Amino acid sequence: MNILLVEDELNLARAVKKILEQQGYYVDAVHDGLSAIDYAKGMEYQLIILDVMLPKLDGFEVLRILRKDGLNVPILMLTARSAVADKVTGLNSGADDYLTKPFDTEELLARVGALTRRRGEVIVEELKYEDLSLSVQSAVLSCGGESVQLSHKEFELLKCFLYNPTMTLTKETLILRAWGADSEATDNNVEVYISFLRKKLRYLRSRVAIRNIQKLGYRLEVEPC
Amino acid sequence: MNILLVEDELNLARAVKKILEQQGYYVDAVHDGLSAIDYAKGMEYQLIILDVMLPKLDGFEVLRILRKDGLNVPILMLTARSAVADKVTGLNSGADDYLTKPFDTEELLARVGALTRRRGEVIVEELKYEDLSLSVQSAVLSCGGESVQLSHKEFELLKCFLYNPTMTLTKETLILRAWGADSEATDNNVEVYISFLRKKLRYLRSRVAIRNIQKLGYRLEVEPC
DNA sequence: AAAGTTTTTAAGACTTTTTTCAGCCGTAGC
DNA sequence: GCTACGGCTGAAAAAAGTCTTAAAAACTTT
Repeated sequence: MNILLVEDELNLARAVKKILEQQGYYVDAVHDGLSAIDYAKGMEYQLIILDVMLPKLDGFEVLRILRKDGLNVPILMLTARSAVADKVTGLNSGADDYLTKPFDTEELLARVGALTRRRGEVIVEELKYEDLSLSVQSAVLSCGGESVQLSHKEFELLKCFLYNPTMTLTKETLILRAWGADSEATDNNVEVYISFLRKKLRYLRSRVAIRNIQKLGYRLEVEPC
Repeated sequence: MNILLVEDELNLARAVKKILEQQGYYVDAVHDGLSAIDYAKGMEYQLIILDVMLPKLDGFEVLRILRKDGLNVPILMLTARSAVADKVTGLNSGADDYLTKPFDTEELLARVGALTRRRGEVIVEELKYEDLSLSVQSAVLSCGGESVQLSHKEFELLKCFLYNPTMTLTKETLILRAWGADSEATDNNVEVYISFLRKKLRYLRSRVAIRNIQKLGYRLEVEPC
């Protein structure tokens, strides 16, 4: 179970790292926002613990960038300020929980436990939107009684949409997320896969469709009944 | 939030512009020092991103002239050279920050964020004016309960108005902004698109209208209730 | 190594956006 | 009231962007 800890106060970072490691977690600790993003994108974490006050790029920025990129790792925000405003900002930007400093060991462990258990190996996570449900584990997409198996690329692509169901995603963004930064995939690759996905959505008779807005990108759209 | 991007490498300029626009900034890109000065003086920007190596007038010159003129917009200098000497020259002439090429997206956004936030404004995802609201993300224009999808050009054009809702914009300016500097668009192109936009505003029953002032240009106007 | 699957490439059909054009309308100046 | 110029708008033509399909290439599995 991997945790990314982003905290610039070195003493606190060291202490938290130690506590978590004692519980059997594998912990990477970084101390600024930019590194946080590098790490978060470079490897799979099951939880990110994110301080708000950070050099280079603050916690909210990091959060926003990661979510915008389609990463849905649980994120636990940490802050010295106990202001409610911060809490709201954090949760709105897609944080999963919020812990104010100072906190004690038990409390931290409780929160970490709650967030990591949530995606425990046994529980199947389902990404849902309208009548669709995508099993993150098996890449099976269901709607009503029917279901189909998605291929890996179809799965990656559809996840981008299901993570931010109201966003319009450019082909560029989709290439980045589904093919990776240094791929040579072209717009046509995206088009082909969108076509594959549409065929499956049609087969499932879902009310959700993928709509194209020329030059801008794709977005989910729900057909009226 | 308006940004002026001064960069002569067209590919880089295009890429950066796109990145910033995706974040919801409004970006004008110019490719030489003289135009940079024209633009900087002609409209309000909250940030200028300035390449050092430029045709006609180099970045330092531009910087010096603008500062001498009393412009105190934050300026982010960009350069291929990583020489410390440049950095010192830049900061001494009044640059606010300094980024060496090549840089990655995150780093650029972090710096831009830092410099634009400094003046307390938050990035707008929705451009609002009177009863209108335009989503910068999806190019959807709404008013009351209704909304319509704008095409790319309609979107570019309407943004010009919503960014400076009190200005009268000449056709020339609009061509520059929506079609780009080296396009062959005629006045009639603008007229046609204004007509498209008006049709959509009418459909939305907005109180905002686009008014023409002969020989001068177009301006937003709010109908009395 | 064969069979099956997934991914990439490519080409033509199709759709939407953009441009062009022509005729009409309205205001300003006579 | 007439003329001239700038502006408006609908429709057709052109261009750009997207969709779909089929076949080739790259992997996987057996």
